[in-house]
Amino acid sequence: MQEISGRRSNRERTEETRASLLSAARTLFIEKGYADTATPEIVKAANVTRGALYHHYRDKEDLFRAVVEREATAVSAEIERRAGTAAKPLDALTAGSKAYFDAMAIYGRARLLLLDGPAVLGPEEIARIDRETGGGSLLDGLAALLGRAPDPEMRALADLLSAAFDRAALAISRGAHRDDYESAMAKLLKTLAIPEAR
Amino acid sequence: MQEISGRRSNRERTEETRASLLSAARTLFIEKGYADTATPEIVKAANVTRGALYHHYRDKEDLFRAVVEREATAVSAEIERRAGTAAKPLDALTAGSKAYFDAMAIYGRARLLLLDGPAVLGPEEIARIDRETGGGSLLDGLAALLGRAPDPEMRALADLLSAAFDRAALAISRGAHRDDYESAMAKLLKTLAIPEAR
DNA sequence: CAAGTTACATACAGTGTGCATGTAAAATCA
DNA sequence: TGATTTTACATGCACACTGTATGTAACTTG
Repeated sequence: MQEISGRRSNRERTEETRASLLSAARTLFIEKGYADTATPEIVKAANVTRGALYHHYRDKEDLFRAVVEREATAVSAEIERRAGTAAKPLDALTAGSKAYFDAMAIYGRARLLLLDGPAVLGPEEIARIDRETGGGSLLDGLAALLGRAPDPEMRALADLLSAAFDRAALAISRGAHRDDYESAMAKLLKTLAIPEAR
Repeated sequence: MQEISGRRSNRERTEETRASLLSAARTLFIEKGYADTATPEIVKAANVTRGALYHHYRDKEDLFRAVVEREATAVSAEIERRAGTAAKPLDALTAGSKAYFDAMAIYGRARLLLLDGPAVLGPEEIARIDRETGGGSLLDGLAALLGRAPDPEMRALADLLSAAFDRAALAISRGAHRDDYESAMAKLLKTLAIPEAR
C-alpha cells in the first residue's frame, strides 16, 4: 500500500533527498560555478535543509563530486552505446567521437567535467572517475587503429587526444563552430592511421 | 617595522609592495590552490596588511589574475626566444615545443595556468591572456608547416594541439614521464606535416 | 513494542571576504 | 617653503558561508 505523502521508507527518503540535492546542485554549479554556489542556496532550491545535505554528503565538495560522477557516467555510457558496435577501428573512433560530442553538448557538462571538475577535485580524481566510468575506450580504439598493443607512449598519445577532445567540447560549448572542431579532430585521428606516421 | 630604507618614493613603495604580494600569493596559490588560500595568509607571508592588498588589487581574484599573467608572460617569452630563430617550420615547432615544456616545468606553473586559472578566471579570460602575451605562435607555426593560410579549421586544429600541449605539461608536472609525452606530441606534429594527411 | 538506528532540523563557532573609515607619507601647487 | 591634495596604506566591521554539535522525529529491528 503506497501512501501519497504519509509513510516513506528510509530508502525512499534517502533517494528522494539525494536526487533533489543532486538536481539542484547540478543546476547551480552549472549556472554560477562551484565557488559562487553556496550551500544555503542549494538546499533552498532542493527544498531540504543544510542538515540533510551534510547528512548525505561529507561536505560541499563531496556533493560536487557526486554531481560530476553522474555526468561522467552518462557521457561514457553514451559513448559505449554508440561506439561499441562498430567493426573497423576508425569507424569505432569516429562513432565514439560523435557520441562524445553529442553527450558533451548537454548544457553545463563541459563546465562541470572540464572546468570546475579538474580544479575542484584535482586532475587525478577526474582521471579516476574517467577510468571507473568506462575510460580507456579511447586507448582501446587507438590500439586497434595502430594495430599494436598499448605502450607508455601510446598511452600518452591517447591522453593527448583525450585532451584535444575535451578542448573541442569546451570550445563548442562556448559557441565555437562544432563542424570546425569536429573535422579538425577527425583529421587528427585520420592522420594517425596513416602508416607513414610511424 | 619596515625600516630598511628611510625614504621611498610612492613608485618604489608600490613596486615593492606589489612584488611582495605577487611573490607570496604565487607561492601560496601554487601550494594550496586558489580556493584554499586566504588573503590574511597571503599578506602575512608578504609582510603587508590586507589594506595594502585591497589598495593595489580589486579583490582576491584580481591578485590571482596578476600572478597568472606574469607566469603566462614568462612562458611565451621563453617560447618566442627559442622558436623565433628556426628556419624550417617543423624545426620551429620542435624548438617551440621544447621551450614550452621547459617553461612549464617551473614548479607550480601547470597548476596556475592550466588548472586554477581556467576555473577561476574563465576560459576566455585565459585565452585573452594567452593572446596578449604572444599567443598565436602555434597557429603561425602550423600555417607554415601546412603551407597555407589559416582558416577556421586550422584555427581549431591549433587550439586542439594547444590543448594537447597543455595536457602534456600538466601530466609531466604530475610525475608522468616527459619523454613519453614529448615524443607523442612530436609524433602528432610530424604526422600533420605528411602531405597524405590531407 | 521496546531499543536502536537513520534521517534529518536547528543552533552555533570559526573563518574569510570586501568595504568603510582613519592616518601618515609623498606629490603638487601657490 | 608652507599649504593642499593625493597616494599608500592600516584598522575595524558587517555580512556570508562552511562545517559541526546537538536535538528530535521517523523508520527499522529483535
